[in-house]
Amino acid sequence: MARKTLTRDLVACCSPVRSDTLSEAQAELVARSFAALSDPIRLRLLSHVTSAGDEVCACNLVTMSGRSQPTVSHHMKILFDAGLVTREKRGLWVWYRSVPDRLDALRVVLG
Amino acid sequence: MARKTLTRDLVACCSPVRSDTLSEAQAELVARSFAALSDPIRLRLLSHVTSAGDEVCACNLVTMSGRSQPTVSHHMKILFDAGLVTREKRGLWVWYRSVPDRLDALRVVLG
DNA sequence: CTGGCGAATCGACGAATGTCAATACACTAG
DNA sequence: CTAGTGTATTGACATTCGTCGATTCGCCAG
Repeated sequence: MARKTLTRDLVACCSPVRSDTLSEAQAELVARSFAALSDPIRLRLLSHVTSAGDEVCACNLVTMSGRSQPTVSHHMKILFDAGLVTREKRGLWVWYRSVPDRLDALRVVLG
Repeated sequence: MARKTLTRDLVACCSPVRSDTLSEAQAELVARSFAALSDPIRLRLLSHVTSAGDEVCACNLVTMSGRSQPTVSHHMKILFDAGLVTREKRGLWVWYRSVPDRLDALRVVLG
């Protein structure tokens, strides 16, 4: 292995670079959060819930997004599982609220 | 249409909520950026480039990620297209740098 | 020029994702 | 109880995505 061959190898770039990157587990977790934000319809749904000062009814989200009710339910479940919104059922309707702390956490990851 | 039927309808939830959400075009754009961050390997690659004070050679990324060279090249292209890293070819090697401004922009979107 | 190396692209495959129609579930009004 | 309404789940489908082997492209040493 002590096979020094070309001049290139002596100035090889592959020196041990500092390796304190995200761990695989951390990356997996963070990636799931960003994946929840990687769809334009989910972004608009979340934006709608966040920009509304208060809670928002699910039926509003259906009309606003222009998608079918099952599709919206599916997307809201993804946002819910990611911890970006909370869900509360009162009577027949379901109300969503945003979770600012979660967005703050993601901002920290980015900076 | 003037068909007032049930009591429910009178207290219907679907009132016009403030509609200044993300536009579809904006959402599409932002979603693409977050999509670039929605994969654990890309997050670790970007983290590696970002945490290194200076530029990082592509070969380092291959060894560090444990993926094949074509796969890493594919992921780095996605990060590059998203504007999150720059790419500079010097001689045989390619060097990557992070683009802090881009991450800042995403932070702004989140908060 | 040729030989060799690093990186990008191509081709193919399995896995995950977004979508909606149909259905099931949960709740309320009567 | 039954009827009706809003939401969640299921099933199926087309599309996109992540991955790697094989190949091609660019560059340097000789």
